[in-house]
Amino acid sequence: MAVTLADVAARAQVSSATVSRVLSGNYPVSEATRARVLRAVDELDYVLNGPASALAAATSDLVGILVNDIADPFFGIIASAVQSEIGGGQRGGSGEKLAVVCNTGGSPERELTYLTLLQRQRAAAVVLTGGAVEGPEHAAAVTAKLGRLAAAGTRVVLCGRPPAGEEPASAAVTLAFDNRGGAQRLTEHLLALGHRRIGYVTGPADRTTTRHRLEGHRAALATAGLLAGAEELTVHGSYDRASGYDAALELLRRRPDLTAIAAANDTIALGVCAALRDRGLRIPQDVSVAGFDDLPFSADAVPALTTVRLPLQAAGARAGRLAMGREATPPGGVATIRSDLMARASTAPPPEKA
Amino acid sequence: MAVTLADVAARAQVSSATVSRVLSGNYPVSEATRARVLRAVDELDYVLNGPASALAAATSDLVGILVNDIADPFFGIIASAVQSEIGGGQRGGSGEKLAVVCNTGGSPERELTYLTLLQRQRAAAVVLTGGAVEGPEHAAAVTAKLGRLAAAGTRVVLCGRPPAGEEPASAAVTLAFDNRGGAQRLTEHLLALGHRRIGYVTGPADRTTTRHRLEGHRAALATAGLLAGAEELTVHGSYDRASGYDAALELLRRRPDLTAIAAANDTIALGVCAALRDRGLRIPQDVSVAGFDDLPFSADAVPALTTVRLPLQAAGARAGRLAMGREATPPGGVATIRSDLMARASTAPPPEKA
DNA sequence: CTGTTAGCGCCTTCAC
DNA sequence: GTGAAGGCGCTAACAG
Repeated sequence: MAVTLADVAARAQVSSATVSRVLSGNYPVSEATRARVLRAVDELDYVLNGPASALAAATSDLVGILVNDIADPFFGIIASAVQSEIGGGQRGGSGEKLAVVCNTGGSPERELTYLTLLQRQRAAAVVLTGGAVEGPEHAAAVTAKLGRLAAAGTRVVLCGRPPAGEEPASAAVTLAFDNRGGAQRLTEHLLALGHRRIGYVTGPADRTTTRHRLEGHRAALATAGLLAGAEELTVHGSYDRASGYDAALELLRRRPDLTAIAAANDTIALGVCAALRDRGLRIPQDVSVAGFDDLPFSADAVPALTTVRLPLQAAGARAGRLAMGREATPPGGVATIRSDLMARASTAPPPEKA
Repeated sequence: MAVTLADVAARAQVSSATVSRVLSGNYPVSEATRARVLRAVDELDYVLNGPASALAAATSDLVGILVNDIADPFFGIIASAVQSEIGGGQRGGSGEKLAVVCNTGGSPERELTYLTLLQRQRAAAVVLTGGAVEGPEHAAAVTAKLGRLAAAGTRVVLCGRPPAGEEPASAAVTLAFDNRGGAQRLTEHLLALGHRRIGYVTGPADRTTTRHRLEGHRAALATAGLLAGAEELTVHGSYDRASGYDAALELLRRRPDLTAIAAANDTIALGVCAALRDRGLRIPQDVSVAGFDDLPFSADAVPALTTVRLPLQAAGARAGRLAMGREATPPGGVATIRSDLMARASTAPPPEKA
């Protein structure tokens, strides 16, 4: 039904081996026959059969990018950067890779399923982005799966999640985000402004990102001798706006005298802001608010959101290059991406009366 | 090197055909041998070879979702919905499809490249989301490519773009968005409030979405007899925040007396708001602002953004079902998705002095 | 219900 | 520089 290599060979009056050589380009072929073959390809509108090619060559041009939530710009920005380095459109010739993003929805099972599907396809590389779920058995399953992928020749890159497995030489190259340090600096900023009762709104407790950011926050509190009562001032939810909204109301109920709320990401922070506004509280005069990630909309919020900037675009691009083998592995296989405090208008000293 | 079907067969003491049948599940196998095979699979940690399977069966489990900008929530939301219907994680058994999103960056060449790559892989289905680029030769190329994909058995679904090709019976199932009608109702809303000088900020001129929304806007103006000067009040840019910011300043330069600005999407509208604020203009007291799409952040903006709601989630889900053949094709192969005006706080009557 | 037998379309030694 | 031939791992008829 579809036109095959043999059809092209017949039309160009050469053997199918020659056609294959012309197309893959990594073998000497006379200019004359090359032209003839190319013309036949064009006339017949031939398209390489990927599966057959992958079967024979034992490799494929598929690269998988796993994200927790494709509708969240945090992941969209990273995925976009990864993909721009991988290709799927820049050249017409070789090195053509199909970069493809898979949405796990934050579910461990789906993550594993996608990994298996990618393994089935003999993917050339896999990039896992964002925090991991910390269930002990699941973590082990993922580590094992990644090990098998690596063993089968698939390049594995982690971007924004901590190194997998305990071994010093993990199978995966890792770009870790400095979540702990960033969160700590953010809370220090709040403390320096004079805040003493700081609410904290975060995501699911079983995610590495959640844990690390919370640890940074607590570390800053500990240094200031404010660890007592921290538990009461912490609310877990999911990483979305609605969750931030509800959590802010809950915090206000628990501690009506709080003067600041730090959120584990910008999207939550937006929900917090909305809740405060609905309660008639002014930002930052009555309550200061801070986020994390510095997504594009954060600078545009009213007031502009104080947050911690993560170079998502740059990190994604680097992950892409790593996945393509176009950049050297960092020493020890792990590089940590720095985060920067962006102090803006949503944070200020607490009200005088406090 | 990797463990194959034959290995499993040997261990389970059956033929490889039996193993294949157990795994695909669409053939009667005795419970006893099935269990034996499954155990062998497990013990050997066997993973199906996708390319080999696809080659033999002449189909693959890959479904491609093409988006113009993966970092834009508009596409993220649609892609997420499509993917949730396709799977890649719900069941463990059959019907397992690898839904995969490809970021074209709005480039016609990359779109074509991805289509070819997907064709190579013998994709089960392809979903194209968002507006198309209107270059005549490119449109023809895409239509031709889609025709070939469909001919090869790939299901083609368009979501948020107009039907491809002129033929009544196109190869693709289409879910078109009511961009024209929505834009028209939005501008009518502005006119009803009393605005007479309405700026319009939109995206690249060669996109179908841009054209249809602009046409709707102009249609409303025409009915009100305000078409003269519409050209001067229109600025083209790209579909992002920065573009909206710049365009708003440009409009203010051209017509300092305008009383409203409509944007071709919410992201642009946000940029417009930022520019107006920076110029010391109040929204909506001095200038009304409206967007399009009703993305999640629009309701949270300050003031809440008047916009046109498109049921992105529902449309994406439907596209996913269509791609899986789990929903009947609409009559004529085309369904139009309604849009709804969401009048919120960012629009109000123009200032008295006007 | 299960085994046997052909390929699917391409890549890749190996000869020429 | 080019052709011939075998096999990658799996599925899909056929038999039995």
